[in-house]
Amino acid sequence: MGEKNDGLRLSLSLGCGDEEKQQKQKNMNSQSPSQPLPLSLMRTSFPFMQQQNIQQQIQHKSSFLADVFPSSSERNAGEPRLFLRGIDVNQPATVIDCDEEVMVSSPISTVSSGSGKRSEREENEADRGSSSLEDDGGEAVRKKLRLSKEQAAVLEETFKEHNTLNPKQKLALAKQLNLRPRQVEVWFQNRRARTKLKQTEVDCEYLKRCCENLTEENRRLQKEVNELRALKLSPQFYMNMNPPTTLTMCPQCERVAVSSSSSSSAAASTSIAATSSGITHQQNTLTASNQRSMPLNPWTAIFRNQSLDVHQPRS
DNA sequence: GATAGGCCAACCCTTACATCA
DNA sequence: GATGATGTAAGGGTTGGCCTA
Repeated sequence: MGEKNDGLRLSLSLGCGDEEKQQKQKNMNSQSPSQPLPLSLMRTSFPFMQQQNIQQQIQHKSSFLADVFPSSSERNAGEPRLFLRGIDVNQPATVIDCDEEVMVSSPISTVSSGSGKRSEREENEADRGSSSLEDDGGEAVRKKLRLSKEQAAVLEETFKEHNTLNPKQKLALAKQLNLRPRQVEVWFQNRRARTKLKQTEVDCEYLKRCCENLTEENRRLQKEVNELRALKLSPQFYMNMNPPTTLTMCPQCERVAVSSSSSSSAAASTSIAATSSGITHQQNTLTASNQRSMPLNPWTAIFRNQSLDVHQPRS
């Protein structure tokens, strides 16, 4: 369930909120692991996963994924099978009876407390057992569990395949990693948030570039308008121009048109030029919009379409 | 069939802690 | 060693869909 394709949502939501809902519903109902990975996720890089030891874990994990997320048809129909492969299931999992879920504390994850390097703490605290809340002198202190690199790598790899988990997958993954289901859930949630943030930054950059392009285009058009105005005001403009015999108005677009083919001036409006050549309204529209080569920019394309709409026959 | 209430999963915002420069 | 920036695990509130009475 959930907000799927987080990454693309921002850009897509510029025009399609329904799609988001549909996607949400789809995920909610099926949690199909075979759904395509959002582009944004595919773009995401995971540099730390290049480390060699992590890669070994990943190889381990691939068999795990085959179990929990069976491929193709098996995925959809299958219950996540129990598995004994992957990360260190031999470590005893401490069952903590303090939630509606079976809370399995992680002997792998690190409870970071105080100062000191991570590796040292891992050694010191690995056999301590862990809970997110420890009683420190009668006062509950929130200790932060730090997931091990191996756990993070497996979670990351899983996330690359499915950015959401259904409850069974969550449980299986939690068991696999000796984590509480809640931890897996939170990790995925935070991971989705990070992905979304990254994609938002990318989208922001893109919109900034669009804005710059439009500003430049606007500046250019303003300059052109000024030049045309100056040309129009100059006496030579009238000297080179045959006076129009009659002015007519297009009944559909209500633009003034010259009925005689007289104007050869560059200053004449596109509409005038087009209509004076005797072409149809639609042709006029197209001609007008094609007069100037437009930048290859989706936003300007949108605006161009808008101008075409404005020019449509009125009902 | 319509509706209210409970449950659940996901999201968002925020906090607290860990780590690093 | 102190400190600020950054990363991230986790808490709590909200929302929307589903199910059931």
